[in-house]
Amino acid sequence: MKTFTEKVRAIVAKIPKGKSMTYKEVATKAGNPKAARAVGAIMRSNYNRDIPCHRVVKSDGSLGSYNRGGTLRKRELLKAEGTL
DNA sequence: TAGTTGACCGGAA
DNA sequence: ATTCCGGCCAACT
Repeated sequence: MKTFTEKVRAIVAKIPKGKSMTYKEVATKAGNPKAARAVGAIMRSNYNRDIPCHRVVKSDGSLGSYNRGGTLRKRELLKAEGTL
């Protein structure tokens, strides 16, 4: 049983190409359905190349936010991968 | 140890 | 449909 952060990182890293998960989904699979906020905070502090955080979106259907460009950058990344 | 912050969610006005 | 408010969790100071 690892920490919440490790679980979240592993789950996000397991997101297949062309697919997207919501922060809530990741939080739920990580063990805390209500930790969607924490997931975002973790991504913000732990965004690596092994962790496609841009594939993680909000439950409302919006993309959410992202580093270096925010939502706009995220949208471009998703479109470039085929997740869109 | 306690307080503040934030890439969120859901319900209400 | 949009805007406001409260709540939950982990990380940072």
